[in-house]
Amino acid sequence: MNDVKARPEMEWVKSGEVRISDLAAELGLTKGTVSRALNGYEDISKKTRKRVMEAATKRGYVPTTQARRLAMGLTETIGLVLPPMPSQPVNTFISEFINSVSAALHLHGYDLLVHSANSEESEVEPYRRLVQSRKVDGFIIFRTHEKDPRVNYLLNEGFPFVTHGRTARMAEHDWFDIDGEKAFRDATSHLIKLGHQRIGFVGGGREFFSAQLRLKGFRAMLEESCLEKVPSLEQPGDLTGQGGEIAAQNLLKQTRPPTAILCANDATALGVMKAARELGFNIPEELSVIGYDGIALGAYIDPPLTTLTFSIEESGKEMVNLLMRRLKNPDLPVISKLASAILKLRGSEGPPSSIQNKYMENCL
Amino acid sequence: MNDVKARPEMEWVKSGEVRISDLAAELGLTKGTVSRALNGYEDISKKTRKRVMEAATKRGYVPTTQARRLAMGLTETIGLVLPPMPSQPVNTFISEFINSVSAALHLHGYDLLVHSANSEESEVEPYRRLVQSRKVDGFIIFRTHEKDPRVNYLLNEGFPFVTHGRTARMAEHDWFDIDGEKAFRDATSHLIKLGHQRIGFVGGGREFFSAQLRLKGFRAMLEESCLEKVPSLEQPGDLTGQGGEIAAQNLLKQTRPPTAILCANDATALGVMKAARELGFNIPEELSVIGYDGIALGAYIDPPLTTLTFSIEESGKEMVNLLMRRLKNPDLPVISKLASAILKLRGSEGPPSSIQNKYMENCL
DNA sequence: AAAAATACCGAAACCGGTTTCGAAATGATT
DNA sequence: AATCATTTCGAAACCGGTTTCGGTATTTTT
Repeated sequence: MNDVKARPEMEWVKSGEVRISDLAAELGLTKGTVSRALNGYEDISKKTRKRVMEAATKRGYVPTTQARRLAMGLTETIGLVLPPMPSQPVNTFISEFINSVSAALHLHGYDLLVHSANSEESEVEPYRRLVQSRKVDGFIIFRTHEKDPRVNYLLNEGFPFVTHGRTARMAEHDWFDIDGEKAFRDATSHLIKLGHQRIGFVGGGREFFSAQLRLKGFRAMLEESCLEKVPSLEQPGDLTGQGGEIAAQNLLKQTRPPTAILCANDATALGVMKAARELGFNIPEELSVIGYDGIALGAYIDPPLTTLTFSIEESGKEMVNLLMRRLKNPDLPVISKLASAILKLRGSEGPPSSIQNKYMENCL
Repeated sequence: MNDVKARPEMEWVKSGEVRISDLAAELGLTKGTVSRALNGYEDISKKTRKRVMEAATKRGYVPTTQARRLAMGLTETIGLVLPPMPSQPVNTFISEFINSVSAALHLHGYDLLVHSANSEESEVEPYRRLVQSRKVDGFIIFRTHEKDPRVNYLLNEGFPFVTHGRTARMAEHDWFDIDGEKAFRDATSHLIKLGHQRIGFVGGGREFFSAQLRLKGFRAMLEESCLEKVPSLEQPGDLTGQGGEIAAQNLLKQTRPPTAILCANDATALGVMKAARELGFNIPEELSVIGYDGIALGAYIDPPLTTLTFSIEESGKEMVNLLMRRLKNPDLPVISKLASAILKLRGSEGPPSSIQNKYMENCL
């Protein structure tokens, strides 16, 4: 019951029944004047402004959004199109991201329009519709592909947007990203320092740019450490638990299975762990597993999943900042921001049971 | 690159540069006529309608949403306010729910406005703002409380909404819910039939009505089976993993610990399993655990988590249906829909190690 | 005190659609 | 052929704001 009658003196005010013309009539002014008074124009005397503001709060006047937006020619709304969901979504990234983006937008007076993608139609179709019907002023895009049709469309259209993740055309648009390459260098390095020499890698879908960068980081660190690159130790995945299971089977059934597996995300890592259990590998004694995403659940499984984690809240805020800047001035040069993931050790990794070779700091 | 140039003949069309007045001028008609032609009014000849429609598609005309909405006096937008997020969100319900609601709304030509709640301000404040600024035509509310201030506010305001979950005033508003009472009766019954006699229960926050109903179902089945109700076996929780850990410690450190624990949700169950492991209880041999939510991750842990699951997609669809009906005719009697959860056996439950008493079908 | 500058507000156009009303054109009726 | 009914469209109001422009009233300047 709290709050409903928080303003007893306003009980008679049915929300939104007061229009600016009502206010104007009541005050003996024109609606233009009232509007300017409310919006802080300088050509309104302090006295009338005070009268207007008081009447406005007293009557509970709140401008009708649709009318304001039509008059001002903007929607004050940002679009977010959800990618088609996997049937078994495993991480909470999306809801956290939506939450933080929405909160950040609100500080700027913007609303968030969430649209779901219909998997039957083309990926850009939702964007096209939202642009054409002028429902949004800009977009927030995530899970970018290297060649991203959404990015192509919006760039072509000259429509404002920011991506979470890089693309082949990242020089032409604002973006925010986590440095997945560095993250996987770090994780790989950590495993090598623990003594691992045969390290498996389960990637994400080839279509995601980020997955490629993670693989790149993995390879770079292998090379830097003079470990030979074994093609059979690099398995494709699809960012799902099931993909992880399959990949792990391919890895662990080899005659010389890896002693550690690096996974493109936590869902994959969970699938890997499940397959490993079923094949009789003890984690972390016989197999180290590291994921990426930092899902909270990872802390509750046995052993707790070591993972690369980053702040989703920060991601949301930064992206909104980039987008707001762009909306205020479309002609500014493109900028980007690269944040880093940190390796959160929780227990699913350790030294290999049989240390095959001592790790050597300087190879050759 | 696909799709961007999917309509080569329209390349010159910059999205949304065609207004209805342009179209009217081009056709030698007034914008009123064009509008009626496009909207299927009967007082337009087939010939002109055809001309108008062709010109519209040719020029890529799409009405400006804001203008249409202002003229028609509706927003075609539904609001969804995210509850304050736990610091460690564990389930994907929200993103799946948003996805399905958004998709369902889209079929009706409605948009979804997602707003995040600021934990510092009152729970109803976001709703009040959205109502007053007329940004939405209705709300979708979830995670209801028994005495829900949001529901009170909207009922008082006469503003359309549907809830996911019941409230004390459920006779006055449309709602959709999962029959948590029955679900927990089923789960409890399942455990009793397996031979369990001491069953623990870890609840959700007292503020959530659903948590109370789940507890009710648990108690009802105990009573029906003539098992005594042991207060110390009912522990409060908070729907988080951490809450589950604490509750499990309270349960398992008792002199006669339960042989099974029923949890208000999966996150809690994971916490319970973690605590049980740490206290040396084998699952399911020495302790059965059952959760609620059906999170995908549950299938990947060891042992896989038995849980009560339901279709989030169906929930979203049903709620949208209820809300659309309400919007079309505000005076219809309130209706509700109760769906059921099903017990998904995955392996975290089994017969107790020492069967204390044979289960008896008819008690006394 | 007259002229010029300034402060303040009204009038009206505008944003881009929808919808009502009435009139002209067409067709049907007798 | 005159009358009435229909079909079809134009004109204009309207939704609820914002913003430009110009005209008084008031001050300031000389």
